[in-house]
This record gives sequence, C-alpha cells and structure tokens, in this order.
Amino acid sequence: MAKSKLITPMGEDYSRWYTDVVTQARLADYSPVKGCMVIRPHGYTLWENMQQALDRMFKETGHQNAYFPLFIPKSFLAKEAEHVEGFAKECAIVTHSRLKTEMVDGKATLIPDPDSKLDEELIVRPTSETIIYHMFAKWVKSYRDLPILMNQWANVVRWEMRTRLFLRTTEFLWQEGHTAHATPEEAEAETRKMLDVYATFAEEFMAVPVLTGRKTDSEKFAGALHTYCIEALMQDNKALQAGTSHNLGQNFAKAFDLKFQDEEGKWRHAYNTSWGVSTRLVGAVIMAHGDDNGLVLPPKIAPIQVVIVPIYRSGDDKDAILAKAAEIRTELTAAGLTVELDDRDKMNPGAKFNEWEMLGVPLRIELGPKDLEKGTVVCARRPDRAKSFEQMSGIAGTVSTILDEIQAQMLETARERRDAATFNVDDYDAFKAKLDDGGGFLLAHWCGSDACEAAVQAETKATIRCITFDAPEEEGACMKCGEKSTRRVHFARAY
RNA sequence: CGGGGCGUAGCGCAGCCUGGUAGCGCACCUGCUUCGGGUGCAGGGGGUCGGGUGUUCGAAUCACCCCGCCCCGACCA
Repeated sequence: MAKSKLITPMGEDYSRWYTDVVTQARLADYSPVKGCMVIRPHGYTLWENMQQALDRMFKETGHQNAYFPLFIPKSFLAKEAEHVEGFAKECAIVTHSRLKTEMVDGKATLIPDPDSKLDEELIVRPTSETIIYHMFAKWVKSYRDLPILMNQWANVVRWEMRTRLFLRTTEFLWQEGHTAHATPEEAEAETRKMLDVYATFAEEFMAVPVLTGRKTDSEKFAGALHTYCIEALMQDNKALQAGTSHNLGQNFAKAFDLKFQDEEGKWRHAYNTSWGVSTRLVGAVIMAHGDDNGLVLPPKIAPIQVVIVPIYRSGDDKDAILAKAAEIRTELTAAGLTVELDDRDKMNPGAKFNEWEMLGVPLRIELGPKDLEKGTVVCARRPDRAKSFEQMSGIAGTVSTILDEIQAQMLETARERRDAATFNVDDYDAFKAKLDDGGGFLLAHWCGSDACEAAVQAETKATIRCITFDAPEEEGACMKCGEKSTRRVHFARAY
C-alpha cells in the first residue's frame, strides 16, 4: 500500500494527521481570524447531510424550528448566576455601532467611533437560553400554551483560547433545542428523549458508537439541574463529548419570569430543557473512522456516496467506457444515490483512486475494458479497501446493498475498537499507568465527591466523561480515596 | 494567559551562522506520452523573503521593535 504523500500517518502524530485530513480532504480551511474556520463545500455538505437527518428526527419528535437573534443584551446573561459564571469568560462583546477613519502615523486607520458607543452593550450569543426564555415568557400565559418544543440552527461564538478545526472553534455551527414544560417529569422525559435521538443519530448515521449517561456536577452545563451526554471514543483513545441534553429545571424560568397559570389558576414557573450538537460532530466522524489514506465516511452522510472511475488505454476504449460509465451513473442516481463520474482526462486512475479515498467516498466503481467485455465492474470499498467484481446488470441494487454493508461494518468496527479500549481499573496506580499506556475509557469506582474528581483530573488530566445509565450496581471502593462506591464511571482523557 | 516553534512562490521547505542581484520539491499552465493503485518527457508562469526601524556601499541574511500563525499547557461543545 502506497503511503499518502499528503497526510501525516496517524501513528506518527495524531494531531497532525487530523489537521492534514481536514485540510487535504478539503473539509475546512483556516480563516484569517484566529480560531475561526472556513467550512468548504465538501465539509459543509457533510454537515448538511447530518443536519438534515437530525432535523427530520427533531420534527418527528414534535419540534419546530425558529430563529433567535445573534445579539443578546448584556444584562440578560447576568440573570442566571451559574450561567453567567460559566460563560462570561468567553463572550465577544459589541460596544459600538460605527467605525470611523482616523489618521495614525500618516495612515488611515479604522477605529470605533466614540460617538456610537452603545447604551447597553450586546454580547454575541455563546448559547441562547437567556434570549429564548425571555421570549418564551412573553408567549406563555397558561398551561394550555405548554409545552413549547423549539429548535434553532445557528452559529454561536465562544472565545476559546485554544482551537482546533471542527473540534473547538471560536465560532461554530450547531443546533440548540429549547423546550418549556408544565411539570418536572415532562421536562426530564424530554431531556432523556432528545439524548436518545442523539445516540440514535450518532450510531445509525455517523456509525459512531456512544455511551449515554449523566455528567458529574463539575462537567454539567452552567445553569442546568443536570446534564446528560453522549460520549464517543476517538482512535487515539481520547474521549469526545458529542452531544449534550440539559434538564434546566426552573432555573431559567425563575430568572426570566417564565410563568403560567395551571388548571387551578395558580401561577407556576415552567420547566425547561435545552440540548445541542455542533459541527464538532464532523470532527467525531473524522477521528472515529479516518485512516492514513484520509477520510472515511459512512455512506448515510457522505457527500458523495459512489465515485465511478473509468479506465481506458486508448481512444478506442474511451468512448465506449465513458458511455457505459455515464449509463451506470444515471442508474445509480435514479436509485437515489449521490454519484460522481470522474472523467478527468489528464489524471491517471491511480491518482484518482488516491484522491477519492482521501475524500472518504465510501464506494468506488472501476470500469475498464475488461469489465466492458465481461459485463462487470470492480467495486472497491473505502474502509477496508476490499475489491470485488460485480455484475453490471442490477448494479443499483448491488451498490445499495454494499453501501448498507459498509455502513453497518463501520459501526461494528468502531464499536470493536472502542470496546477493546475500555478497561476496568480498580487501583489508582494502575489507572495512571493505563492512561499513559494507550488510554481509552477507564471504568473505575468513584465515591461521588467533587474533591476526588478534581484531584484525579489535576493529577492525570483524565475526567469523568459519563456516568452511564446502564452501569451495573457494584460494590467497590473509590480508587482515589477508598470510600464506598456503588458503581463504576467512565474516566478518560478528552478533547 | 504561560512555555515552545515558525513566518522566503498556492503548499512544504533550503538559503541566514560567515551580508554581494532568491533556490528546490510538490502544485499550476502548454504540448506530447501514459492510464486496472500517485506515468514519463520537454517547455513555461509565479516571490514588496510577515511588517517597521536601524547598521552597511550593499540586508532574506546582522540588531532592535511590532504583527501573525501553529504546537504544548490551564478553560471549554
């Protein structure tokens, strides 16, 4: 297997491998603004495909899309104490509404016009709880107005110190669902339901297996009662939080006076939930499936599902082969597949193979003179690069089947990889040793105290990623302090 | 914000120490050739050497200042 000229091998430097894949596969590029990225068509189509599947699932669970503004009055953020504290450190602030030209050292320079200073400064939303619950409060009067089940697709800004393409950028795209309910039970059910939607989406579309469970208090959303999460493991055995769902209780309802009259005419505060996934999911797909040849995409979300590469020796073959290739493309497109026919003349097949592999196209169809004679095509699967001969007749059905197999196989492979990197650890020294020797999810006993959690993090950089719902009851002793514990939690070093 | 590194053609780099008219690979353009795993040959275009100031007859190269980016850490989806 020829080594890629453009991508640093994963084993050599995982971090560079990731950056190489993102840039070489033309998913994104660095913006002139630090910490921001340009999402290029190949990356954006991937995001759109994920978006569409999620959006459908949100609608199926009764939610409607809306759009709230980018700018939030500064005073709004201050209303929920824990929330301010969580986000204040990373907010971009709009202070002026105009620029003006000023001469500095003989050069014309733009400065904020002092006369245009805003009476109330605006913050660029880091998340929209405040503005949304403020609006909900206007709209809700009666229990008959509940529940409100809303979602918005938007950009948000969090002024991060360290950024990485897709995984953490200053501005990112996401969806944030926001709901209001009459009872705590309903809110809790909603929180869990949307987490399940995320888990289903991650596994069925992204082919990324996820843990589902609860965050510890130190990891929960600022302002939430509690936070649920889906947590995935990347190929460098670091964990990635892939989505969160928060039960906000009445915290925001109280802060924003979101009240309704119940059946008895009594005023009560509503119960809120919020839940979100972001373009970070693109990073998750890259890191869960990619290899040294580049991107590997699950068929269900791949921007291009099938690429046809014609192979011909001379002008004589060329016309017939291209005609046949076009015919196959038409047939596949008619079957609802996204197909690219690579008829670039100046490039030889090997170069095309490598390029499409780098872009992660799940299935390549090779069509050459020998195939034309025999009525076959060669199908090459991206994940394992396996090739097979397939009959040209009924190709659409065959291809669909293969794509389904690839989708299933990718989830299976990712699951095996994760399970092979998940370990029970009982002893703190063993825990530390394991972290430095490969890492992964380490299932260990924890007493439940913030102090032990913080100490472990300070000493090892590992955090409690998730207290899984399905963790079995088990008598044990906290690996840090030795106090009683009733279940294991998932520790890992994380992104 | 701390530590480190790097700014020279679109990308990756050499040249800098020891100052003397800017080079290599890839990519790009033209033509031919090749095509079942990154074809080969020939020709060609492209650079205010991150910015400023200074030293010097002369600065990519030396000095000082500034800016930017990347990597590692603390914080975070």
